Amino acid sequence: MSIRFFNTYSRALEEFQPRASASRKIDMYTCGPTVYSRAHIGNFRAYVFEDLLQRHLELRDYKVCRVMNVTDVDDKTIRGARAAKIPLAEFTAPFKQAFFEDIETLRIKRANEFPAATDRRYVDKMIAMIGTLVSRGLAYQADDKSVYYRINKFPGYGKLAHFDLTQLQSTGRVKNDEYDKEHVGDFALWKAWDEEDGDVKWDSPWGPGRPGWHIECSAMATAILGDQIDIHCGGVDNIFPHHEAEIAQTEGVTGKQFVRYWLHCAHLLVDGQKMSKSLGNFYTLPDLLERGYTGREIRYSLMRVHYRAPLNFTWEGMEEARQALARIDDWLERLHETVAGKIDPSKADKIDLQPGARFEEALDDDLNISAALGLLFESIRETNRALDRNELGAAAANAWLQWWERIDSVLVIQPEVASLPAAIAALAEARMQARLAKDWRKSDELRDELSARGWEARDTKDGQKVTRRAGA
RNA sequence: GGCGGGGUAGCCAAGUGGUAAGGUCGGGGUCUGCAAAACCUCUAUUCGCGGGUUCGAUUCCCGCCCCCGCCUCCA
Repeated sequence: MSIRFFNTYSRALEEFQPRASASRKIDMYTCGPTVYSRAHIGNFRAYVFEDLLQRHLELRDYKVCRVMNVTDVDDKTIRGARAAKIPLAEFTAPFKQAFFEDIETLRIKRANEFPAATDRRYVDKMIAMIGTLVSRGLAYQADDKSVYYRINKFPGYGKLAHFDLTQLQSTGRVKNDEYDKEHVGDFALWKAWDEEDGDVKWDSPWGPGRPGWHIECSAMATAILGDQIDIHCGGVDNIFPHHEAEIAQTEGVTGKQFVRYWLHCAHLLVDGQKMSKSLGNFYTLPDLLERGYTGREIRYSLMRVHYRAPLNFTWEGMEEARQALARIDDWLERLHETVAGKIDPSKADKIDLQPGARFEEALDDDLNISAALGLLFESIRETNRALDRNELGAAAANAWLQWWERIDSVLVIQPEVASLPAAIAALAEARMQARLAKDWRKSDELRDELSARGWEARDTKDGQKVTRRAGA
């Protein structure tokens, strides 16, 4: 069965056919963070989705080259640097670092490249592209010295967002003080320097200034990946104007189709509402870590809803994620013990219960993660039942663990192996002695003590098991 | 007003023209010194509402309602 994705451009489910079918190489560009503050969990929902996408394509033997830009110059970063009275680069550096820490916490695979908008190489490329657009009449310098894209000259403008240009209305979200533009929809390619920008400026044929936001992605994508790429991702709010502008800029320069598949991730809501600082429902990764949730628990909770459906973030949802992961952890532990022969080495496989390919087939279908996880949990119940009945032996358990390794290359929710600290091992040993002596009171006290230290003691028919408590 | 996404059990959520996966929570049971885990079992005669097509619709068509987003620099 083929891989299918919902392409924003066509608003239809399409069979995935990358350009280089023989080499199985895929070029993927994903819009990254603007480093003016710490990224919030809504941002990370998109990045986790992109990670899932990349990892699933790799599971399907594609070689993915992914680029994620870092926007380190724009109105907000400049404003922040001015407010802090420090140079722009000094202002953005800690947010860049925080971003990389956060993606590591969420087990997001690092992109091959993280180009920065202020990199001289890319600024030059942006200036070159703008020059081409101007020479072709697709852009013009206005009286305010800024250079704008002449959207009426690009026939395809509006096709991604499915907007009719005559219907564009101002929401007043952006201050509309650009009276020099020919059309309200014309967007800035090059922003002329003004006093507010301080020393943030580059020389250009149009005078000192800085690049517009949209051109940076066009320049960095084509500089690193070439004129055409297979997949471009982002949040739904990037469809317009950002990605629409990228198409106009890039295709205006190259004359070739820029992107084959546009994939956009729906928003994350918090308690049914848009996240905002004024509502007090604005969370960053450190906020959740402080509440005791782990990176993989957050990853799971951000991943478990299909990317095109809105995801409502709640603490109840975090608890659910924790419990679901604990179920997986216990299952893995059981399989490992079965493989190691700890439970009963004489056991043979009595039933034919083998993993299948349905998990990855579910992901082939526009990353249907809910269906895929449903299959995982069904498999867990079936294998647990067989283990309960002593019908599943080491060979089958091993096959299931290998299957797990395969699907976890996409999910990446494997528990960390926590070794038993000496003090915990001593408590566990003491409790085992108490149980042998049938000193239940002491045994229960020791269990409580272990629990208080974040460890859980469970008595099985094969003896006591001590594991790290969920979330601890 | 234009353009999208969504409305399935307490909560999260998959899905199909033929009668509702899975997770989580809660009740009961097996096991256990007690727990835990696991397993068994119960919890939507029903899929936002109203029509239509059909032998049959949650699934297709029409109309309506609600939520969320975008409509010029927010993932």
